[in-house]
Formats: sequence, C-alpha cells, structure tokens
Amino acid sequence: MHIRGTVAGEVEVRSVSTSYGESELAEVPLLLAAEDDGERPPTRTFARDGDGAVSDPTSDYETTTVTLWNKWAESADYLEPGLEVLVTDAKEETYQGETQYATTGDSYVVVEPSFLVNVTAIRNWVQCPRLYYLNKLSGVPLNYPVVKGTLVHEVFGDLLRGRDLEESIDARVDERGLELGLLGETPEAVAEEVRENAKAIEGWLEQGRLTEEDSWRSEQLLISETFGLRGRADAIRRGAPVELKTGKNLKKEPRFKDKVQAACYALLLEEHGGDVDLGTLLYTKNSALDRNEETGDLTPAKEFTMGDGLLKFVVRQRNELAAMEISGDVPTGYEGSAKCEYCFEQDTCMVVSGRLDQESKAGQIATPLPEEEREYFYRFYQAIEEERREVHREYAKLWEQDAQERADDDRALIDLKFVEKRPLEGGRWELRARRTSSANSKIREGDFVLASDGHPVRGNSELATIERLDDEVVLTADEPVEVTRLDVYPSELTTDRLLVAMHDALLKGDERRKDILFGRATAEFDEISETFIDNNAAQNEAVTKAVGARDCALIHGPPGTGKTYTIARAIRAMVERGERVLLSAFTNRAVDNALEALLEQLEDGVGSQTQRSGDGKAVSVVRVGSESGIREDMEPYRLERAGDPEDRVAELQNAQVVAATTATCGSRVMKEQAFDVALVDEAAQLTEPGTCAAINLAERFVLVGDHEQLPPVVRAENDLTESLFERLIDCHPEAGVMLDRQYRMNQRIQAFASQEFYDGELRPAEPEVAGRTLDDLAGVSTDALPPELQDPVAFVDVEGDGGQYTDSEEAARIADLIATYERAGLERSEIGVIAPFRAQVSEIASHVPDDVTVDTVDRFQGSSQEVIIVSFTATGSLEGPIFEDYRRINVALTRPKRALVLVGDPAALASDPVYERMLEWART
DNA sequence: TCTCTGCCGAGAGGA
Repeated sequence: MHIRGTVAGEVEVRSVSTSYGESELAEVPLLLAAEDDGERPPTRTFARDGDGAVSDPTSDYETTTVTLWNKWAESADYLEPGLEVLVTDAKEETYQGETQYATTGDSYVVVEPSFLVNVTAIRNWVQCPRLYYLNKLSGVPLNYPVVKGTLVHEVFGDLLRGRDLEESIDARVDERGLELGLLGETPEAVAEEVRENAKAIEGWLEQGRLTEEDSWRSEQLLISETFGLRGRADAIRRGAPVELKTGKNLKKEPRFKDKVQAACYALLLEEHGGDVDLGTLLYTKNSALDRNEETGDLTPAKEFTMGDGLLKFVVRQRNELAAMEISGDVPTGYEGSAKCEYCFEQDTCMVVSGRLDQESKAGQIATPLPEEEREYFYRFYQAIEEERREVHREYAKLWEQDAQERADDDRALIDLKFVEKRPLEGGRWELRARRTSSANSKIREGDFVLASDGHPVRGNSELATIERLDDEVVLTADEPVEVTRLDVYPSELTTDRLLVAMHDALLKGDERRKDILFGRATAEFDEISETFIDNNAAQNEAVTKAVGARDCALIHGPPGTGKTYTIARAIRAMVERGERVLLSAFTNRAVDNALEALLEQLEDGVGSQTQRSGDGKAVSVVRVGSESGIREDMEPYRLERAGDPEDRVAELQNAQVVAATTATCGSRVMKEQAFDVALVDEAAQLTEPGTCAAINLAERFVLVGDHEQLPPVVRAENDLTESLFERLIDCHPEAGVMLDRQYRMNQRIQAFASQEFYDGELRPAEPEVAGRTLDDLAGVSTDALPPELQDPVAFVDVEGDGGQYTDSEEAARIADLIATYERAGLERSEIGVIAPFRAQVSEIASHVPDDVTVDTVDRFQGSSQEVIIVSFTATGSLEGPIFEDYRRINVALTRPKRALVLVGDPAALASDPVYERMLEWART
C-alpha cells in the first residue's frame, strides 16, 4: 500500500543490528488522513494549506510512524516537519498495539510529490547542486553547442517520424535562422555538422531495422504524480528511453549524469505502465573513427541496464532537490561530490558566491554587493520562488482535480468529440475534435496545451498547439492522440525569466543604474530646449524629461491623458536623435497599441523631417514575439525567426525601434540586444523583476503608467505586488511628470476619480471634452432617454438577488438599460458593461445582445467606451477581496466617455466609505 | 471560487 502524509515532528535516526547486519533506520512521525475515494492506488492522504501546516488536524487525522530503512534513512536529514512524504509499497506493522508502516524492498520514498521536478533539473543537480542553482539564476545563454544540440534533436525526432533527412535538416536549420545569425554561423556549415551527427543516428536506426521491427515513439511528455517528476524523453524504443547526446563520449560507459537522465525517464515510463530495465544513450559525435577498442563497436549507442539502485538513487536526488526548493536554502556545492576544478561554471560560481556572500565549495571572488542589494536579492528570490511554487501547484491540479473541477476552473475543455487525425508533412499530425458545448476556458488559439484522450497525466497525452478554436478544435502535435480533452499546460518560463532579470540587474547591472534603483542617487537630465507638443504642457514636459533623461524618467498617465501619444512622440524624438529604442510592456496588446501610435507618429515625423532637412530616411521598426501574440495589423513588422541567418540578424540589429513584451525581453535572442533607451508602457502592471527584463537592455529608461490603476498580476502575496514604477515615483520625484489633462471623459464623469485618486489634479484637456454628451453622437438624442439617464452619471438602484458572485436582477436591469439606450439611437457597439466577477460577466452576457462588450474590470483596463454600465453584484454588504482594492473601481469609473451608469444596491455600497462617496457623487 | 497575462513547449552542451 502507498502511505502519504505530512511529517508531524522530529525524525529519529539510528542504527540497529538485523539478521542482514548493521542497518540504518529513520522513524518519521507522519500525519495521515482517511482513505480517499479509491480512484487512485490505495493512498492515505491529508489536508494541508499552502504553508505546509496541516489545516485541520481533527479526529479525521491520525498520527503514525513510518520507518525508513537503509538508504531511505539518508533522506531523514531534510525531513522537516510540514513536508509531505509518500512511501510506495509500504508494509503495515503492529507495534505495541498501534499500526505503523515501514519501507519494503520495493518502496520508494518521495518527498513533496506534488512538487514536479524537471528531469533536466535532476541531471544538473546530480552534476552539482550549485550548478543547478546557477543555471536557474542566470539561465542558459545563446551559444552554438546548445543550438546545434537542439537542431540535432529536432532532426532525430523528424527521422523517427519518417521525415526525409535532407528535408528535415534544411527545414530545421532554416527555422533557427535568427539564432544562427546572432552566433555568426552560416546555414551550410551548420547543416553539414548536423548531417554528421544525423549520420550516426541513421546508421544506428538502420541496425535496429535489420534485426526486428522496432516500436518507436518520439518526444513524449511524461508526468509522474508518484515520483513528482516531469520531462520529455527524446525517444522511446520498445518501451525503453533513448537519450540523444550531441557531445562526444569515447568511454565505454555512458556519462553518469546521462544515465541519471535516462533513469528519470524510466521512472516516468514505469508509472505509465512500463517495465523498464534498459536505457540507451546515443552519442552522435561518436563516429566510425572512434571505434571502441574493446568491442570494435562502431555504433554511437551505449546501452546500459538500469538497476533498482540507480532508480532509487535518482529519487533520493530528486527528494533532496525538492526539499531544498521548499525550504528556500541555497546549495553550496558541498552536497555533491563534483570537483570544482573540472567545472565550466567555476568562475561564475565563485563570482556569484562572492557578490552574494554565499558559502560555496568553489570559493569566493569579487567583493560582496552592498547589504541592501543582497537583502533585495533574497527578498525577491523568495518572492519569485513563491510564484514558482504556485505554478507547481497548478501542475499538481492536473491530477488532483477531476475533469469537471478543471473545466469549472476554466483550465480544461472536457467536452470534445474526437473527429480525425491527419498526417502532416514532416511527420507531425493534425488532430481535430468537435466541441459539444460552449463552455468557456482560458485556452485560446496559439496556446500550448496538453491534448489527451481522457486524462492529461494518466492517459495518453501530448503537447499540442491550438491552431483553431471555434466549434471545432484543430491541433498540431508530434504524435497522434485521439483527443477528447484539452488542459492548460502551466509554464515556469515567466518565473525563470524574472529570476534571471533580477540576477542580471543586480550582478551584471551598472553601478549608476543601481544607485538610481536603490534611491542612492538623484536622477539627472540634459537640458532640452525643443518644444515637442504645443498645446499640452504636461505632455511636453514628459517628452522633454524622457528625451533628456540621463538615468530615467517616470511618466504618470491617469486614464485618457494621452500617454500612448506621449510615448510615441518621445520615441520619435529619440529616433531623430539617432538613438536605438526598446519599446516594451507586459502585454502584447499594450505593446501593439504603443507601436501603432508610434507608427502614426513616425509617418508624420518622416514627413516633417523631409520638409526640414530633405532627409526622409525611413525608420526601421521591428516587433519581436510569437505569431499568435501579435495583433494581425502589426504582423508586417514581426521579426521572422526563420530564414537566412545574415538577413534575419540584420533585420533585428538594424532596427532602430524594437517592440516586445517584457517576457520576450528576457529571451536569449533579446538579451543579445543593446539599446540607448528602454520605454516601458503600463509599467504599473509590472513586477520589479519584470521591469528589469526590459531596462536591463538599455542605458537609460522611461517608465509610463498609472499606479492608481490595477497592479501586477501575481499568484502569491509577496513583494512582487508593488511595481518598480510605483516605488520609483516615490523615491525619485525629480524624475516624475504627471499628465493632468484627460481627453476622454465628460467633466461630470471624471470628477469623482480625479478627487479620489488624483488629488483633484486631473482635468479635461479641452472644453469639448468637458462638455461631451451623447447628443454629440450622430442620431442620438438625450431627450429620448428617461430623465434618470439624462445626466452623464446615473445610479440605478437594484436591490439584487443576493447571489454571491452573480446577480440576475442586475443583469436583467442592464439588459433593459441597453434597450433604452438603443431606442435613443445608440449603437450596441458603443456600450460596454463591466462586472467584478467572471460569473456575473457570463450572467449579463446571457441577458444582452452579443455585440455589447461585457467583461471584468481587469480586462477592461486600457480601453474606453461611449457608455459604460457597471454592475456591482453585491447585496447588503460589500464583502469580498475584490472590492477592497479601490484601484479597481478607479478603472471601472474611468472607462466611459459620455455616460456612466452604476447599477447596484445602495445599502451595500454605503457600507464602505469610498463606495459611499461614489454613491453620493453619482446621485447628485 | 476574486480579479489574471505572459511565454515557442523542454531541453539543448561544454571536459
């Protein structure tokens, strides 16, 4: 039976004499819960909250002792109270009348099984725990061996799927044009080298075909809920893992870390019903010239038998890694037996140790960072790792939640009916399924998802790209899966990049930059006499500061104040001065909006320049990002990654303006780029490390945003919730400018937000704005509206149905209001409805016509409408965290141009002072 | 059950 529980106290380790000799044992007090539903293997579980504390240790729970024998006793060192432990194939014993458990010869002990560890992470960890840590901190830089290795793997996969070798090489090399260009490689030379490696693979494949019909499967993503492992095996041949290595290995035996990697895949396969005792490592750089002296063997393949001992060793290593990650400790390198003098990362290791004043086996060089910087590092390291644990929790939900729960959570589409699988050129597959309901989910076109025939972890599943998602789902994948279900596949990519950005800012960052970030120096500016914007003093000052900033400028742009225009004008001025500019923001949408404004601005700019100097040179602009993320009309500016390396790299390198999300700024390709200025829009929605990803690439930076609107989205409550923008606005008032003229709202609409959030400083830019009403719109007459809707701000009293997250009475009333506006001549597309909860958004959407935009506050940020109707969805009181953040109400109230209607229960709203003031304002 | 976007996925190698 499997035993699962939390460590409930101190672990006792001792030696005992047995009939087999001296044995180690560890006695672990464990808190168990009742048997679960029996769907899974007989496992005893317990309930625990996020901090590892048992949430309700009542009579449902029982404490017992699990004895871990011999090697498993080693794990006792890090079995802190609160850690979760799973013991497979345990035996039950009775001791002094109490039931206890112990490991058997077949047992595995898994620490924190819900913490999914990557196979490659274990490989690094086995090599040296500190190497694992360093890789995490600084990422893998762009270098040729890595790119070549990736290429050979891709070609290998293609060969297994039956693709022609030359066709595969051509296509794969072409796809990596940009990277190869940055590395200064020619396609011919790379293709030749890949061909060399591929020959070794082909030769070996031929051998296999001569002997018997092999059964192959390429690149399968495997997840183990028992061992807490995930990884993607290069190939599986007759049920056993095959790992490809493009490095050289002339020894008889495979390298140990490679064996470890194969052993991880064996464990994964075992959970999926396999019985693996053989692993193959394919060293493709080994050629006929490297004939094995002993055996005379020409093959690059090295087979080895996978003993029980190796598999258990691997699990213990995984445990050690998981325990360290949970505790937040920093590895020193003493945990392993690697020799520092052979290590490629020795220098990096010593510098990191020195700068962060960490203990390390390699020793320290360089002087430590100032204490406040080290404190910052550890604070943000913790915060980012907390985010990572939240991502891990998302993975765990793949098996902890049942299908319906995941669908209700919008994380899965479970209603699919498989239609067909069709082979594509190049050996990949197109999969089609029909949707049988209109259930919504966060899955969208272009996403990477787990496509399965029933269960994302236990069933047959494959990573797939969503090509189309309407009544039918069209996917592409490496292998054919009879898909009936799609699950969101969580990714650690963002957290990885945050960590690297923070590391780079502190350890590679320029001293002056850090003085600014830590408030140790005052921001300086060049004198600029040019006038950039005639009729708006604040905007002109903002552009002047942005252009003249030697360190940074901070532009505070409340709703409707033309920050996008200001950004565009500033970039144009920078470009005209010959500077190279990075334009970034957190979301693709924000990047595209800013880019659109810039393109308009540049058209004007080039025109006027032509008039002035006769030099009408076009400015080259490039948008970096994935096809699915970039808005269609910006597609012509998208940097294509595939193609001739020289051309690709020239396009990027010569671009005067590069636009990309902050996440993309952390990519290997973007990290190779350098800019004079980084301009970050919607900076108040970015975490500090997120902002660093962009500003790390530039000499100076300009942040544009509004910290009175919504903060960054983070999973865990921690230091990431405050933006760098907000912090710098406080500590560098000399660098800040607030845009104080708004071009959006009627004066009456703007009054409350201005008073409440902007100290009354926000004003209409022009009389036309202040006095705008629905009457300005063609065919609309305010007189046709009932008296209560004739004022630009109206309150509609609806008592509500008392529902927690929905209110059908409000929804019905809103449908009436929309009909009323329509009768007065408004187009449906001119009306927007905002609700706090997604459930209420769906409720309202089911009451109103399709062409009325209904969405949550969060998703309305950044856009505006002629008429906005707000559904408060609260009866009696304003309970719930969503109402606590007043920035959300600021966003909702500042979306309309000409009319705002608040719908809700006055009694509920009056229960909070801010909402009460809002009520007064709306009713007068 | 509060709100939620990114990312070409993971992994590719060097003695």
